[in-house]
Amino acid sequence: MFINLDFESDEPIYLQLVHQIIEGIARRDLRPGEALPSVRSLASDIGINLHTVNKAYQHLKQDGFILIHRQKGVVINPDGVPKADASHKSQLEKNLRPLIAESICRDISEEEFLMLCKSLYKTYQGGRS
Amino acid sequence: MFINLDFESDEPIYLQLVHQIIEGIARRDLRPGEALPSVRSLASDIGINLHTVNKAYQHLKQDGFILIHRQKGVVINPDGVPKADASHKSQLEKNLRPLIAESICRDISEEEFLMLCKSLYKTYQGGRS
Amino acid sequence: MFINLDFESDEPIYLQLVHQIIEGIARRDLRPGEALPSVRSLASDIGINLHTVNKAYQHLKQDGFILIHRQKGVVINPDGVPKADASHKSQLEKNLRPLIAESICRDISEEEFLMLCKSLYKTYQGGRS
Amino acid sequence: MFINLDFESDEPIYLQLVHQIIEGIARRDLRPGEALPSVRSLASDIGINLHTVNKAYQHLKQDGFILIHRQKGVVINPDGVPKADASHKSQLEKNLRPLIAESICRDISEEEFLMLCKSLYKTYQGGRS
DNA sequence: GTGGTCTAGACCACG
DNA sequence: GTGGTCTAGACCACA
Repeated sequence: MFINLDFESDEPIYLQLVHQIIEGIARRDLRPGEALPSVRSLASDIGINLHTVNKAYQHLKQDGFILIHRQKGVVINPDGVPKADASHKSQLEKNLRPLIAESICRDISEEEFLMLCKSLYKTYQGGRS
Repeated sequence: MFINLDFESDEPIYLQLVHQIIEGIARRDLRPGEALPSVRSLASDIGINLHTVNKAYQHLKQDGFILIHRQKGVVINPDGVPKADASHKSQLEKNLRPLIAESICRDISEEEFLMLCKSLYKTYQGGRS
Repeated sequence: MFINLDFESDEPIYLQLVHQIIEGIARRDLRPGEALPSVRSLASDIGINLHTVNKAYQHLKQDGFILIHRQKGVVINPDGVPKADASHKSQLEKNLRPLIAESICRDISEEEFLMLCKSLYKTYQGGRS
Repeated sequence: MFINLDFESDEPIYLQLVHQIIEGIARRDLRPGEALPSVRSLASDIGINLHTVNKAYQHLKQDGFILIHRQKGVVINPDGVPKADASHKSQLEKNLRPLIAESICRDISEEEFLMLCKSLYKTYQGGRS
């Protein structure tokens, strides 16, 4: 588990954690059923408060990425992450919209934008789909 | 100018304003040199605080989307928006990364993702770039 | 707003809060669109920590009972609470099951149980449905 | 005895055990005087800690569902479960109250709720009371 | 040991 | 003023 936080960022720490764990899952670095560190150990590892880690975990649990197993502790959802439904897709579009609008204003061509997306997809899918 | 705010969104109002104005520029609905309403009038039009509109305008000015003249008022940057440089692009990648990671986890294929991007590009470029 | 907490109960305070607010909504004591007290004021009113109130509010928000309006603060969901779907109903059954099993063991007849439910329904629906 | 635990549930394992044994008694699957497995054997059977089984048994004993003899081992109370008294009934009401309040908010009609209760009663009373 | 709850006090972003 | 975030330290229930 490589967690790299930027304490200067305006992105809250717990969200950075959430995103990095999701990226770990996407990269298949974290496999379904795999255990995550306990809130306390992860917190002390990366030098933040356990409540901050807990908040990240609760978010991930809420979104189906992980679950709290009473014996194994925190584990990546063994059934895989729930597929995107309509609301996820509209959320995705909502998030994408301002990025694309600004890209257009700044003269980033559709081709360049798509290439960037493709290369990011590749980043995660080195380890098969 | 059609401004549509969602007061129940997680996205701060001033950022919603910023994004919608940028989208207006991308859509060429707002043309370089075109005037924007004054802080006061826009604020009262959409029923929000002066400070909020001002904050949005300051952000847009900071990023080169608009100019604020003491006399002429607020106008869309007549020289167009500064092109993306390396830092913009790395910022774009940073924003895109978690969206793509989550999409992969949720089984949104690269094809589907790219189609979404393309359709958004089309949304803005009905009026040619 | 009448909040009555039992600090001796084994039910967590934030859950007692959640339940009492839901009961307030069911009783139509709290109407859609109506504002709830801020976390700080409610917390000091009932003598608990603001984080505890916040946790209750976050739960209620998550479940669609309330929403955080950027101008009005915390308000009862003006569109009403989302209707029960299959998962809510199976959750309800799961919660009901042990209550009914124990009632059977303790010789509470089906008639008596149903009467209790009916009287509780009446408790809430004095103010029309 | 069919014990089915969900280690990912919010409900503590010992309580799941308690509830399932109570359901077994309600269903008359477990008859008064019938023996239950020893703490050790049940624990190893379902792969949980001794303490957890013990805690469940202590709860059941406390509530009069079972007796724990030093020699005969654990048996379902041969005299049947003590009938509900006023405190049990007020407890039942207290548990039912939030379920009904939420049901009302979520537009589950009294009829639908009562039907659910009836069908649950039937589930247990296939073997007559 | 784990996660869950609660408290207390701090700073910041927002409007 | 609001809610959001983060910290710190405490106790308890669970396994």
